[in-house]
Amino acid sequence: METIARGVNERVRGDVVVGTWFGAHREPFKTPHAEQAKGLAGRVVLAVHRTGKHIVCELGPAGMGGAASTGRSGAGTMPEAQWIVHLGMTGRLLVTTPEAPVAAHTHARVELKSGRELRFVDPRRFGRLEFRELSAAAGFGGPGLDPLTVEAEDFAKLFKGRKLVIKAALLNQTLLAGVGNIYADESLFRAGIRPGRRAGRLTRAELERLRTALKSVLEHAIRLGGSSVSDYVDANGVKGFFQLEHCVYMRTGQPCRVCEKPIQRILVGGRGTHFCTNCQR
DNA sequence: CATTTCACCTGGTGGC
DNA sequence: TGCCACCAGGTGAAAT
Repeated sequence: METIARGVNERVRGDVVVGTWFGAHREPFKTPHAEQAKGLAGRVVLAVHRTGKHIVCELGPAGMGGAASTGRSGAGTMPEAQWIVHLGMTGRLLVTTPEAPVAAHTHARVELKSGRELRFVDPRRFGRLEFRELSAAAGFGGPGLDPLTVEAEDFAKLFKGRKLVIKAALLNQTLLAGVGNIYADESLFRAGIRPGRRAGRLTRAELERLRTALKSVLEHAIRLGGSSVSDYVDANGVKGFFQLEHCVYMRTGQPCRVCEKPIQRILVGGRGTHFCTNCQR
């Protein structure tokens, strides 16, 4: 999500919405099509960033003349609204041109003044699109803390007294916002902690290992453009390379990169969970 | 409440 | 080749 948000930001910041198209499916939309279309119309895109797993497009007032090519039109302008994109499992947010062939399962197209077009493509339709006015209410942001910036004390506090297993706790977006299945497994491996351990029973030292492992694994993945497990691509349609660094995720039966014992796969909360029985305790 | 399970979707893969 | 079971970057409602 971080990789995608950065890529989209680079290519659409300062651009202006000149048209929208929404597909017929009801599912991918948290806000009705008509409301999104009306809300987006004519607005300037001030910036695009990530909050948790959501990609948030900050929107300025309609009728601001700039386009991406003119630079930072709208710089210094306060956001008035947000277009929020959640990609679910298979969603993509692509920057193309209006002429580019339209992929199957394209649910939304946002035409921009510069001649670019932002497209939301999502075969499984687990993704969601939302438009929010920012009148008086606070901006978008769930209760979960960001794993890249959370500090030791706050991190430890999240898990205190909790009976659920640590893997499930890591995936709970109301605790930490932004940790998905890949990075939950990879960070637990790097911290040497079994996914089935009760969150509340981890020692302070283990929690601190987990926090730093999570942070470094996410930072490393972002540097490599994310993990392209099957069809993941960034805004330019480019794959990431962190999947080459995976130690456990989707490596069931393959030798552990540290001790060579085969990687195990179990189910935790219905999610495939991968770990090394030797390196993780 | 906290925690667990399951439905929501389509598509790819591997076994028979 | 076809058919079928199973798996997949995630949530959020319903059940326990």
